[in-house]
Amino acid sequence: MKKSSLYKGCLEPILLRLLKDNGRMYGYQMTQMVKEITKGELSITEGALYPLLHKLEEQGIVETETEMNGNRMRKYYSLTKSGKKQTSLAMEEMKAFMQSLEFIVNPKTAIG
Amino acid sequence: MKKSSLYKGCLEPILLRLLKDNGRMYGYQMTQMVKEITKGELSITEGALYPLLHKLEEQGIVETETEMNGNRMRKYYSLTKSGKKQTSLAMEEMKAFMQSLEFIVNPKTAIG
DNA sequence: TTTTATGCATAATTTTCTTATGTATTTGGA
DNA sequence: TCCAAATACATAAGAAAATTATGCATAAAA
Repeated sequence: MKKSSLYKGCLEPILLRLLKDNGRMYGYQMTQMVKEITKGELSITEGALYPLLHKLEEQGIVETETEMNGNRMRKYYSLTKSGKKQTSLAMEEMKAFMQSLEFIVNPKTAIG
Repeated sequence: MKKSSLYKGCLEPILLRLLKDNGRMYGYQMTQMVKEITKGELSITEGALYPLLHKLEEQGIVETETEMNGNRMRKYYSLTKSGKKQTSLAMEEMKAFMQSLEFIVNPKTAIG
């Protein structure tokens, strides 16, 4: 995460969301997609990304398949069955949190 | 910040927002207001709150007045002139970030 | 009367980043 | 053709920002 470096802790739910939506992705692809979706506002640093992906794999939330693209390696990540459950919970938490932030930042327009 | 402990880094903009809206507040009051506004979803821990308030004071973003309420001390914080400018910037950044999060979490309904 | 709420504060630890570095292949522009 | 940028992974050192655990003290409520 870069650009204002705000809000540590959001990287994990973001990755889970990407995997939930796209099924199977490799690390670099995630960084590019986040840049695209957010119009360059957010960019994930490799130093944050890879260690987190490894942690998620250790925890059994994601599983990997390594493939060669020409001579270059790609390590594809996808959600495990248990990972999908975790992701649903994480998404609910995230939405609740975003709603809370709305209450604080836009007390008038926020719908609750 | 508690309850899911997500999103470190949001505490500072939240406090700035509270001070911007309410003018003058003491620490404990901030914790109670956040609980109220977010319907109990977010609660600020004292270990996070007070050191941050002290940092903001050192940086000249807030200034303090200590008052006695009966026999109990209250330390009131308010934004300095420079703090108000900083707050405006922080609010813009925060909104941009929340918009980015929306793009990721709700790609269909997010308005950009 | 003893717990809960109010009100501040700090220290140790943990979590989660940034920054810097390393390796290696491929593509594109000067 | 050569060098920079992009692609693709990885890890280590350090910083930032929390949590958790204390501590002190007064007031209200059970």
